[in-house]
Amino acid sequence: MEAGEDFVSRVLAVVESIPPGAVMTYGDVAAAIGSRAARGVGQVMAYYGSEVQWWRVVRASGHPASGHEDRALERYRAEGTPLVAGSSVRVNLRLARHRP
DNA sequence: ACGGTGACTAACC
DNA sequence: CGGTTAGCCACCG
Repeated sequence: MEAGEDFVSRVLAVVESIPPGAVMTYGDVAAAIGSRAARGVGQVMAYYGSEVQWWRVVRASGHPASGHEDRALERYRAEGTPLVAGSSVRVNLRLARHRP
């Protein structure tokens, strides 16, 4: 890990490394950069999310970012991300979870 | 340094 | 499955 890179840069780098059809939870992204700040990742995504593939970062429950479920669903259908059948949009983490 | 906030999580009821 | 509680940590004023 490069010292000197700030939290924001690391988070964005990890998110951009997630391949199509796969996802990572906020906690996973934090862990990938040697941190446990899931909420910190959320803060970064809320501000810089529009610059990256924000729909590939979901909650530990599989639900996409709050307030963006509708747009996330379009992306999942386009990428073929495995979802869980049900009334609400939920990614099947068992199949789609990306582990570097 | 300090306190409020949140695109979080796990544990419990 | 839904709601509550507590713990967590980076961001911002």
